[in-house]
Amino acid sequence: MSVEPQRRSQLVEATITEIGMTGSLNVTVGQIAKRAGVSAALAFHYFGDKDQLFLAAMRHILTIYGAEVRGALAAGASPRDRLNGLIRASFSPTNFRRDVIAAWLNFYVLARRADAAKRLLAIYHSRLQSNLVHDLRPLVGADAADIAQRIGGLIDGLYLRNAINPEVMTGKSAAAHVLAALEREIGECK
Amino acid sequence: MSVEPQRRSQLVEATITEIGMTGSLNVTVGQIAKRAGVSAALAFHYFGDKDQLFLAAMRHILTIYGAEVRGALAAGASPRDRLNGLIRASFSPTNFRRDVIAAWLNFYVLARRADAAKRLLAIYHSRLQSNLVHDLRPLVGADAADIAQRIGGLIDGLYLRNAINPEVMTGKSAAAHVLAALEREIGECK
DNA sequence: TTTTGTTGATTGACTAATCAAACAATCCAT
DNA sequence: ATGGATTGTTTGATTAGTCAATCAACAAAA
Repeated sequence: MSVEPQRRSQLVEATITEIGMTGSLNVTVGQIAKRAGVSAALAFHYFGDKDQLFLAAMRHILTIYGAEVRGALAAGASPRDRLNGLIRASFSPTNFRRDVIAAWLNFYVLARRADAAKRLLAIYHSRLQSNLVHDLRPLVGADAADIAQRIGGLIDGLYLRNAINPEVMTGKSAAAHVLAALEREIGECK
Repeated sequence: MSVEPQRRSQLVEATITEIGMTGSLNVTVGQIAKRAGVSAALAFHYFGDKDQLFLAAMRHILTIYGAEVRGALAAGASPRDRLNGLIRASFSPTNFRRDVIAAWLNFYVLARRADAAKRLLAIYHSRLQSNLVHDLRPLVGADAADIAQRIGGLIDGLYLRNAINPEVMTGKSAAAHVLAALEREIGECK
């Protein structure tokens, strides 16, 4: 009956919360550990250093996001349905929480320094791209890749806008905007 | 014959460069001052504290961006021309430099803590929005505001993508993508 | 007893901000 | 012109504080 997984999970959750509070990676391991109800030394014991703790937190966020997306894709019958589900999942309350978005924002910043973060981000990007392309191709053929770039970029951009102004750009309206853009992209406009 | 403006300018440039190097706000005033060829104390003397130095740097970036946009808008004859110019200006080499994008990224992060940064960012957002709406209205009428949200969001999103992967998403291709999205949005798709 | 889990104490490196003083250019009175 | 005061510019040294990371030691369970 090891407590290790529990402690790790506590620390990961605390990391996300703490980043959400300060809005930056400028949180001490001490603050995180305190929130998790353990000592700072334990965080180092389990994760080695601060960066790896952050990365574990992002992996956790990506895992949840990935599971939700897979669920939405599995539930959709047609390509249209699956795209719809994919977009809605991206903006679901779970992934669109204030602190999760703050973590994402700082993840992008970290990705410029830390290679491990860059790799993790690349995985997210290429998965999103291939998910989009997979269901766009039956609808638009060769344009799928380009359209996927734009839809993916729009998702990221609206995330960013929400991070700054959650009242103006809510999760609901962001999803509606992406769906509207998708409409325009796949509408047979000759 | 005061040298103050020159020193301020040196420090602002050095701030942008230094943030571009490390990719984060985690640069010491000492590093910035060293690059500017002055002492750290002088940076404090002129700017008060670190945040204000960074804000001065962002104001500088926004000023240049604003001037370029105004130029592009003035040069365009039709709404279509002006939108085209606005988008191209947003992705011009000046505004799409590696270190400038790094500054933007960290600006978004700072805006969650510092009110002054949040206000500055709000000014950028509302200017972009109103510029877009102004020239979209003649083309699409009541949809202008919504479309402007999407185009603005896409611009921000593609910025973000370039920050991570400048080879895949270049300034040129980002501008092309936004223009393509604009096409789809204003194309009379009946 | 051994293993596993946990911590308090400590350290060494680093940092924002301050301050008194040095330096340089300009001005004014003689 | 000349010397002394004035003002603006710049820095080295210092302060007061923070933080990541380590480690020896303690507690509990097996």
